[in-house]
Amino acid sequence: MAQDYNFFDNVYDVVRQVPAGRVTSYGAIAAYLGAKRSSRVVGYAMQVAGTANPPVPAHRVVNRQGLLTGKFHFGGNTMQQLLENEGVQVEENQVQNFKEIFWDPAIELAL
DNA sequence: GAGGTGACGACCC
DNA sequence: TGGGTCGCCACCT
Repeated sequence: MAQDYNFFDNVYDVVRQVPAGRVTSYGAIAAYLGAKRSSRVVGYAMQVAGTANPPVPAHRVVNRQGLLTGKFHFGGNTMQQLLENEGVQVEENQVQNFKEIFWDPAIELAL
């Protein structure tokens, strides 16, 4: 009741903290939540992220390889356009300099 | 009500 | 070193 803060909602909270021009991975979020094996759930969360309120910048979330796996779910090249609009270089559906712009919640949100 | 699927990732053989 | 399988939580049929 009150607020069923599930793993799902927790994912949204982390993704919303991802700054523009930076990207993160499903596993990084899952690992930050203490469930790196639940990376799949993170991906599913991104699917419903479009229906979440407030909307979650799912376009900043890519897989471990930096590939825009969810690009097709956005509908066309929307995901790539959004990333490039933020200054992220995308080539062949893959984020360039991925390790450089990689935003790790386990580190950035480390307190 | 139960089973299967899914934007992934890690572990096992 | 590489391929295959399991796991995890939520949503859909």
